Amino acid sequence: MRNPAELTSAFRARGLKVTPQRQLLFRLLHGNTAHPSAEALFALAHAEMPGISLRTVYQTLTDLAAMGELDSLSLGGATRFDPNTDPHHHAQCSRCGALHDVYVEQLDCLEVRGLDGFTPNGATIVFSGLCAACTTLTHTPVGAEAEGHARVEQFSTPTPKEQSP
Amino acid sequence: MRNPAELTSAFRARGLKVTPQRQLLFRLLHGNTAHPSAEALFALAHAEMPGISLRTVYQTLTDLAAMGELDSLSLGGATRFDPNTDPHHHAQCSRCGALHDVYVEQLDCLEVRGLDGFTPNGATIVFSGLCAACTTLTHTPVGAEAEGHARVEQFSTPTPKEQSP
DNA sequence: GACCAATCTGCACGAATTGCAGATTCGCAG
DNA sequence: CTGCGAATCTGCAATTCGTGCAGATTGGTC
Repeated sequence: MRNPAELTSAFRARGLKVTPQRQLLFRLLHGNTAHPSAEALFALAHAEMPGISLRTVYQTLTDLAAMGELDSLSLGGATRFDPNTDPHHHAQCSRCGALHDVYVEQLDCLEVRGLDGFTPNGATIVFSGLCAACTTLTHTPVGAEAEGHARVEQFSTPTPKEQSP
Repeated sequence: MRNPAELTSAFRARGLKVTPQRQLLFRLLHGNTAHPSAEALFALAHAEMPGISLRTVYQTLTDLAAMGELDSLSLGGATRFDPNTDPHHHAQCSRCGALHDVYVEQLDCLEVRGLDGFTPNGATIVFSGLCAACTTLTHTPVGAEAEGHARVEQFSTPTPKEQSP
């Protein structure tokens, strides 16, 4: 999403008002890579503005999402919001639930079967596994696979079996 | 998931009992490609067995999922269940919400950046767009892209922009 | 046929949102 | 700077989707 100043203009341009509550939320969201839930964001906001209402946080998040300044992610549990609106995907730690942005390339090399008639318009990829912190906590420390690229090996897709007898 | 008879054995083998309610649900789920929610399945079950409880449907779905006979999908709204446990992915109609199974191949050609330290263990892909029915309803009838393969063109991933000023 | 654990059903409870209504406040016009 | 009306804010009720519980039943083995 854009920075607080730009959002201020964008809101006014839409006839929406810019309140202290919204400015605070703009600031808390901008550059936030934690993919907070409404409750989590409320906790942050409440620390700085004790009077703010959870309802207001929900409202503002909804507004921002409607303006395309925020992506919302429904991954089970509370909806999480992502100020990063560049085309990207996510990796979620199955142990601690943390979400990380990942950038997937060569998407057009995928072969998709079974769409018959379905007109795709976008795709969302969510990797699940263990985040760096949980990996070291759970197993013996890992060292390889440092920076740069990584490939997804498993999960090739075999021919579908018949399902109804 | 396996057929009702096999599930019956599997349940008994686990010390779980096979009740009429469960048998009905086994039957309603087997070969079901509608990806029903608990409520939807309950509606089907209730039609045949008016006394069945929604609580029992939830319970049985949970059991089946725990046994790996069912995949559960959290895509916003109610959790939906998929008796197809082959490795596959989904396409969801953004208009009517219908879910379809799709088979994605060449997954290992994807390049993923930004994992730093995250150890992926699986990936879930959800295509969104319009299903065949909604496509014809919304636009002028489409004809091409009949059977076989299809490629996802859009949504290549550019270099991530910096986000914090 | 009996017995005991596993179930079933109905209901209360909990989490995550959304709907409402009255009190406030932003932002433009004078 | 003041006024006004629409947009907001806040608190609370209401909803949706599940889960926890407890008492009445029932499956499956001896």
